[in-house]
Amino acid sequence: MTGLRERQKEDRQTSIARAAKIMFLEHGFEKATIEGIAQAAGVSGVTVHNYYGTKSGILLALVAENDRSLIASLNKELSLCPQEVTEVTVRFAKTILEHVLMNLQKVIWRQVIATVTANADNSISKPYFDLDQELAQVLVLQISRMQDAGILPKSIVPENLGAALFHLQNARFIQFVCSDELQIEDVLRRIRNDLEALFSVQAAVSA
Amino acid sequence: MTGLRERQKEDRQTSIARAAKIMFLEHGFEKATIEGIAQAAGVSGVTVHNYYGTKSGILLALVAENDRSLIASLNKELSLCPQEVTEVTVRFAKTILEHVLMNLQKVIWRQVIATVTANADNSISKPYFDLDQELAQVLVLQISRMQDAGILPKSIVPENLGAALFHLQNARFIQFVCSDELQIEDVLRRIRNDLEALFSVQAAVSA
DNA sequence: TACAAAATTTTATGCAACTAAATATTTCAT
DNA sequence: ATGAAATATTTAGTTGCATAAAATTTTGTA
Repeated sequence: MTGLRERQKEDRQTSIARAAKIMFLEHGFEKATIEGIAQAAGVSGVTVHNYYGTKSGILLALVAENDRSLIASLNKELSLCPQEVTEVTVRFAKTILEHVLMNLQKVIWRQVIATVTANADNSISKPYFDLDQELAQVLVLQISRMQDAGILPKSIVPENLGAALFHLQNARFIQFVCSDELQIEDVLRRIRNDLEALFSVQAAVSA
Repeated sequence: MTGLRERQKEDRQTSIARAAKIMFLEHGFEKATIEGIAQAAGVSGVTVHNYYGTKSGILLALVAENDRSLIASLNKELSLCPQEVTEVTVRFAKTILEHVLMNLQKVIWRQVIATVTANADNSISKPYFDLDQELAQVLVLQISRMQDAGILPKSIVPENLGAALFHLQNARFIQFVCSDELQIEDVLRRIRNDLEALFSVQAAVSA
């Protein structure tokens, strides 16, 4: 089943993706034209359309490519240290932030978030939301482990705490991407502050 | 200083905004054309450009219009009940969610978030980020009050807890806007779960 | 009242994403 | 090996956002 056609198709697909990534990094998302990408990849503009649908589609495809490796990095990084909630969350965030900057610039990531949001109902965004789901699940798993290790009370529902931590981290991630000045360390410090403040509320609730 | 020209300018501006809102609500953001809006407002397409710059600009202008009233609603709603952190946050979220749905549909709000994110470095988005800042400040103020009332320990930095709660709420807000199914009550329930889980971590941290 | 300056609206045009019809290539059955 | 079916690519065309140059209108002053 690996005929000439299939191989050519795959070749084209990767060469388009490669050309697109270079174009996006070099000229930015908006300035980059489909025609330019097509030319760099040695195909016609319509061919690009046929493969990826829209300009945003190309971008999301680039992102999706690296999803698997991110999940792998996270599990590897977190499996080592079933320590404390704050530390786990910070490491979680750090891994994501570094992974993100390694592949694309902030400006491009803004376009990714924008596209996903604008097409939230469209199937084009599904992989991205699925990834979020999986990422949150990584935290849930860690929390369960910490409960087993007696670090966290069993009364906590792992799914709830995992979701809460993930969303907080995600909010800070978006803030990071949207600001040219913010550095990774700044974000991590803020997450620490967030958690420290939240965890200190306890006294009042028990009253 | 209130010459004919200025009055006409204002008239045009409001009639364009009015026409745009109707168009967006009726046909959605992408389907609505600047030319169509211009026609409905009785002006030329370029006039719309001259007033609002871009299509996204019109949308953000519509949103900005309602900012003041939101802040007012929030302060009114929250000044009544300096009660408990969870309840304050939930009321905060509820007020925002209701306000948001009152003005535009979810689909349109997705475009708002997308535009703001994509143009985060551009001045076009500044009012939106400023609003976020102000909203967080509302929470900070409430937290200070709760500290004064002895409901919250003085050891907490109000800015930190306020920022954390705001970001959590904001993450859930975005999730709400991005999902056609989610209802306001669903979101509020989730925020309650988030906070309950987070506040229960305390035991481990103090160890 | 008329005229020059300032500001604003419109006519005309460019540019890029996306679509549809047509052309070319590969595959598979006989 | 050959021709028909399936699939892919390209040429040609449409639409709509955005801009630059031209025409119109208002303002303030003599």
